[in-house]
Amino acid sequence: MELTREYDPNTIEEKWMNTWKDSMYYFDWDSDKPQYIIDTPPPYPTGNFHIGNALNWCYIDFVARYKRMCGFNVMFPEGWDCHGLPTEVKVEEIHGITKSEVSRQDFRRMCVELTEKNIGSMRKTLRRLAFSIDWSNEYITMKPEYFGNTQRSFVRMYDSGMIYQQNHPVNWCPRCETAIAFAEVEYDSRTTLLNYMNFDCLKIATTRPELLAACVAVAINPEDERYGDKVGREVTVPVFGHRVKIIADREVDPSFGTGVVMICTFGDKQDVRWWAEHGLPLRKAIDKTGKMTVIAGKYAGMSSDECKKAIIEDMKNDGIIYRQDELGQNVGLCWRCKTPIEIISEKQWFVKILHDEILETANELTWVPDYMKVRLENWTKTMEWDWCISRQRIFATPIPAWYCIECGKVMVAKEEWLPLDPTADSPPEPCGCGSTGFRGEPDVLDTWMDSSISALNVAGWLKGKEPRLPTQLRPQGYDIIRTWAFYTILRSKALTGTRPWDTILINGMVLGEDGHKMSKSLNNFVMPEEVVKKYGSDAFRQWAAVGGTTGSDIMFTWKDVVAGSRFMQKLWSIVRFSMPHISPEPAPLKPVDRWLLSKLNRLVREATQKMDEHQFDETFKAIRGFTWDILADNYIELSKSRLYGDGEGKQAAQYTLFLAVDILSRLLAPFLPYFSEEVYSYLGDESIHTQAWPEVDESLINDEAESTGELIKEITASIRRYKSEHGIALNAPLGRIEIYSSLSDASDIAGATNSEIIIKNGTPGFEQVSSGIKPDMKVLGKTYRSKAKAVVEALANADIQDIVKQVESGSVTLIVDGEAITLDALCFKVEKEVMLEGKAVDVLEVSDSIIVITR
RNA sequence: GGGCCCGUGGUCUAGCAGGUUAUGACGUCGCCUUGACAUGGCGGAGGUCCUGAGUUCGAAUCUCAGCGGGCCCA
Repeated sequence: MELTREYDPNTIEEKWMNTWKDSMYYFDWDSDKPQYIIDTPPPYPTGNFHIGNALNWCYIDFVARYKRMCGFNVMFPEGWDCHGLPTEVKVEEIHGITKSEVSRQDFRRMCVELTEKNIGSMRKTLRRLAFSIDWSNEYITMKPEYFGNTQRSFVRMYDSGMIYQQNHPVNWCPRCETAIAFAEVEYDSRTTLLNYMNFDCLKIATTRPELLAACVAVAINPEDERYGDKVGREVTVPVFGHRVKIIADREVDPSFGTGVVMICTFGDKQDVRWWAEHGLPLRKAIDKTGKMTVIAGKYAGMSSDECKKAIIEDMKNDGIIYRQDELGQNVGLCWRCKTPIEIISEKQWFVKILHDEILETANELTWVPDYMKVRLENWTKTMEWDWCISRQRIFATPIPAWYCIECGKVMVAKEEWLPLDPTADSPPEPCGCGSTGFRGEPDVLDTWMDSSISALNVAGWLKGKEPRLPTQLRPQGYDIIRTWAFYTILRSKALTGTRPWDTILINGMVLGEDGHKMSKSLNNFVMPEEVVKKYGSDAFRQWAAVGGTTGSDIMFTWKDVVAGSRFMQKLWSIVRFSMPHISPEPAPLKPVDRWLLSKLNRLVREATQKMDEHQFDETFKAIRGFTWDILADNYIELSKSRLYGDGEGKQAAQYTLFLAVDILSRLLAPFLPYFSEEVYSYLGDESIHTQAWPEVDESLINDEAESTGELIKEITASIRRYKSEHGIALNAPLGRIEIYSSLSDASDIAGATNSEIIIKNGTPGFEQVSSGIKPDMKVLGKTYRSKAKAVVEALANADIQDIVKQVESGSVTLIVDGEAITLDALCFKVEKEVMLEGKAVDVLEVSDSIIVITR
C-alpha cells in the first residue's frame, strides 16, 4: 500500500478519535490484574481546559497508557470540582443579579446550569487531546450522589471529634463577607506608617491605630531594662480611656519601635497567639462587613480605612501621635478579591489538624520529584490554627446541621438522612429538648471538603464496594500541594486510616514564551485547542513530554510544537519507506542488523526504566534520538542496498526493520496515541492501545555487535563526509576503497557508498608516526595526587620521541622536581599520525581503522 | 513574610555521587535534490559553564557567601 507523502495529523487524529471506543479504557472492578488507580485532580469547570491542566493530563495519560500496556487494570477517572465563588460571580454577571436577589435554590440552579455547560465543552477538549479517560468513572462534585458523600464525610468526622464548632479567630474577607482558610490568604509587600504614640506612662509604636479601641494589653520584652518596673501594672489607652495590663513576653522585639507593643483583638496572627497565651479579653472593633463597631465610639460605622485616617488626624492634633515612620510590611489579602483580610473572632466549623499524622503519611508516599515533599512538610509545620471549613456562600456543599430554635443546640444530620440542604429540609427528628423548630445552618463547606475526598471516591468509598485504598497515583501541580495534597492526606487518614496514594507525581507550571507564567493579563496565553488546530494533538503532547524535566516549570514554545510535528513527519517517512520492505520472518542477521537490534533493545530497557521513574522527557528524547539518528540516518542508509537488492541479507534487513517499526510504535503509543495507532493499523488488526509494552530481549544486547556496527557506521559516515568535502555526489561511486580493519563484512559499507570495498588486514604501507604524548589525568591524578601537576610539567619539558619509546617499554622515567620517578605507561596516551608518502590516495582514519581511497 | 527551584554558545536545555576536545534542539553560515523524508542530509562557526572565596593534584559538577531570575502561597 502507498502511504501519502505528508503526514496529515488532523485528518488522521479525527479519524481515530471517532473510531475508538470508550470501553477500551474502562476500569474492571472484577479484574485479576493488579490495579492502578489514578486520583485525577478534578479541574474547576471554567469552560476552558487551560494549558496548565493539559500538561498535567498529558503526564497522567503517559502513565495510564504505559501502565495499561504493562498489564495493569488502570483507572484514569475524570472529576469536576464544581463548587466555588468564581461560578457564583459569573452567574451574577450573566444574569445581571446579585445572589441575595433570588432564592438560594434558584441561585444554586443557575450555578448548576452554567457548570454543566462548561463541563460539556471541556469534555470535548479532553477527547481531542486523546486522554484515555475512563468515562464510566466520571464524577461531578455538585451532584447529590457526590456531595452526599461530602456530607457523610462531614458527619463521620464530626462524630469522631475531628470536626468541631467554635468561636475562634478566623481570616475574614470583609468584602466577600466570608471566612477563609490560610491557604486562601496571599501576601503583598506594601508600605505603611508606623505611628509612635503616647500612652500615659509609656510610648508605643503601631501600624494599626484604628484598632486602638480593641487594645487589650501592651507587651514588652522581659529582658528590656527600660521597662522592667512596668510589668504587671496597668496603662490607660488614649482616646478610649480603658485600662489594660502591661505584660511581658519574649516574642517582643525590643529594637522595634519603642520596644512596647499594643495587643489588639486582632491585628495579626501574633496578636492571636498572645491573646490565647495570656488569657486576654476580647474586644471586637471591626465587624463582618469591615465597619467599626460601637466600641470604636465616635468612629463607629466607619470603614477601618476611614477610621484609620480620622483617628490619626485626631491623635496628631491632640499630640498623642508624636512621630511617624515609613515601614514596609506584608499585608494578607483575600486571594479572590485582593482585599486586605481582617482577623475576627467568629463561630465557625473547623477540622482538627493532626500535624504528626500528616507528616508521617507524607513520608509513606513516593514523591516525584522527591524535593517536593519539603513543601508539604514546611507548610504543615507552620499551621497554627485548625482548618476553617465553613464559608458564607451559596454554591457549595451545604453543612448538614440545624440549630434548635428553642434551646439553640446544634443538631448534625445522621448519615442516612443525606444528602440534604438544611436551609430547605428539616430534620426528621425533634431536638433533644423536644422542640421541632429548627433553623438550618446557612454556612456551606469549603470546596476543598469536596475535592479532598476524590481519592476515596474513585477508590469506591461509600459506593457499596470495598474501597481500593490506597490508590496508586496522585498527579498534580506543585501549586496545590499545601491545599489539595494536604487536605486529601488529612481526610483520607481521618476517614479510612489509610494513606490516599502510593505515589504523588508533581508537574510544574506552564510559562509563556516570554518566560513568565502563562496568564491572560500578561497576554502570553495559548489555548491547547489553538495548538491542536495547527499541529495536531500528538505534536502538542510531545511538547508536554520533552518541554522539561518532570516537576520543573515548562515554557510553552511554538518551536517545540513545530519540532514535534517534524519528528512525526520524519517518522512517517520512515514508515512510508519501511512498509513495502518489512517482514516478520526472521533470518540470519548481518552485523548492521545486530547493531540495530542491540541498540533497539537497549532503548526498550532505558525507556522502561525512565517510564517507571516518570521521566517522560528522558524517555521521549531517547526514543527520538534512536529513531532519527540510529534508525533513519544510519540503519536505513546502510541496509538500503540489501532491501532494494535481491541478495543475501535482504530478509534479515526486512525482519530487522519490522522489529524496529513494531517496537517503536509501541514505545510511542503513550505519547502519540493517534500516530502510533495509524502506524500499527498497518501491522495488525487490533488497536495499539490494547497491545503490550515491548519486553527487552537481553540476548540481542551485545557490546561487540554494537562496536562493530558503530565502526561500520563511522566508516560509512567518514566516506560520505569525504565525498561531501570533495564535491562528489553521495551516490557517485569511488574508484577503490581499501579498509585496513578487523571488520569481516563490509557489504553494507559498499552498498551505502556505492563503491567497491576491499578489506585488508594489518596496516597499509604507510608509516605511523607518534606525534605527541598526553597525560591521562584520570589515571595520573588518582595515582600521584599532589605530584600530578609536577609530572605534567616534567612531561611537557621532556623529549617526546624518548617518552614514546619508554611508553612502549611499559614504564616511563621522568625527572620531577629534581627527582627521578618511574611511572606506569598507563598514565600516558600516545597520539599517532599516518604519514603519507606523496601517493595519489586519500587516507581517512576511524578509530583503529584506516581507509585508503583511490578516486 | 514563608518556601521551593534555577543561573551552561543568540535562545531553550543535558551534564552536577569532581577527571582536561561540555550534550542536544532551535537559530545562524556553507555544501548537497541521493531510489522514505528539502518539514530532509552532510559539514562549520559560536561558550568567562552568574560572581567571589574555599575544599582538591584537578570544579560546570562539592561547600560557603553574594548577585540575578522564576514560581508557589489563586
